[in-house]
Amino acid sequence: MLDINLLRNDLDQVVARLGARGYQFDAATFTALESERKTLQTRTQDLQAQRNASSKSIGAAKQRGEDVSAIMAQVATLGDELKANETALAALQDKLNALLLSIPNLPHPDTPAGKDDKDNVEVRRWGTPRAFDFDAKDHVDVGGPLGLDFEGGARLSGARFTLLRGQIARLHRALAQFMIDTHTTQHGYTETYTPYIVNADVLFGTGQLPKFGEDMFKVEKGGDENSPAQYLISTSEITLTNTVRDSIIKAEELPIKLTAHSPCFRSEAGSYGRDTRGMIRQHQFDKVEMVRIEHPDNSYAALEELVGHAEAILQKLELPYRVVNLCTGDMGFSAAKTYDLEVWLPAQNTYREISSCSNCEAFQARRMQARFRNENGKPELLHTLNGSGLAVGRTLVAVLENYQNADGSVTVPTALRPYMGGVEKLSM
RNA sequence: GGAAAGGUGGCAGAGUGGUCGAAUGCGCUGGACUCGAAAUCCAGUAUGGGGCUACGCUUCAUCGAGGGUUCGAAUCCCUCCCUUUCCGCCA
Repeated sequence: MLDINLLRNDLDQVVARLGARGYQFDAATFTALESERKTLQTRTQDLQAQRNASSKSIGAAKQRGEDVSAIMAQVATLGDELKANETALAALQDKLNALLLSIPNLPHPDTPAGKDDKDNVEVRRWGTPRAFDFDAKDHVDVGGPLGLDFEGGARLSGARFTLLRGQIARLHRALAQFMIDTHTTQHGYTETYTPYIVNADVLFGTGQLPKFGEDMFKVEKGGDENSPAQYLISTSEITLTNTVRDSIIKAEELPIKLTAHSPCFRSEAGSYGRDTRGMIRQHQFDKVEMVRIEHPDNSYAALEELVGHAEAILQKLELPYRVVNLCTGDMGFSAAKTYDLEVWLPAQNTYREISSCSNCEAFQARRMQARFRNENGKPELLHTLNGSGLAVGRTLVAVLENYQNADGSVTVPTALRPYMGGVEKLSM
């Protein structure tokens, strides 16, 4: 959520910056609602003040044993207008709030202007894609004989679900363990285990609601027709970031650095036909997530550090990748600045997204009322950051493709061997 | 699943229709005393909004959440959520 005062005082600038990310903000509607709000609120509060004052004097008079019928009659005339005003004001504020909640974050000045992923700017590359002396297969063909079972997943749950068996399942688990251990022991993050089902207001906090409900899986509690809607998390960014909702953190407790390994559930509405082959795009996938709760002065330094922590995983796995700075048009709703990490996939002969690291500045914090006490003792909004470190399913894909051998076996990256009981190679 | 008790400021804990945003204690901040500290004393100490002739004045809301009764609700009524204890069940 944007600061409403910024909209009040500098509307033109907001419209321009939102336009840069392809969002047409209806300034006229906002201005009209805002001026109506001001009139209504002033009048309502005025009436409330009158009522409060009268009620107080009724109490005082009664205690003195005086007759109160005159004041009572006077207050009675307020009632209808007050009630009408209160109702109208509440409706208007709901409207304004809904409008405010639907506006994406303002892009940071460093964010390159652009329309879609073609306008993203490459920042750096690491590693050299391996030269194969045989025809490199994709992960579906490499993994199939080793325990990657798409038919099995589909039989249980439909398209975009995968069943892992045997050594592939173990490799998948090894990857997650390796990632989370690296972040906790080398990067200073606190391991966290969170719920996978959350209440709607939590999703408002991180920005999935109200606009992106169709991307989520909704769940129902059995035996309770009237239970409020709950959702499966689409990333543990949701739960990790919301750990500080409705709170005021002591400045000396910052930064808070959290990591979690969790499944992520995404409906993938609107991506019909995209990445249908293999496990690139799944309804359920595992991810190790990093979240940082930061002092505003430090959040951009923290973003660079966070990207480095995600890169460290790829480097230890010796997987070639590049870092791109997302353009305004390609960034997520809550982000002010985002770096994507893209890993080399030989079969596709291209780099594919495997991590996304964003600084949301105060955008989520304002929605969550997540604050810290600043130098003047006043509550101030925190900055929140999140980054994948990494998407486990896609990392598995990258390992299978980059480490495949001509005989159909797959070499286990050195860093993973301690998590694989010393196994050096997956083979039939 | 059965039974009971609760949810009030950073914490503990009063308050059961009126001057209560809320006693008191602890904590915290500033000051006094002191060579310094402790003790003691004095003062201050919630959050989110709004208005303005704006570093201050003023106003509204908030006592788990949402409704309701009333001129007036922390206090009464309804619904929901959560916590604790006992029994049962369960991983």
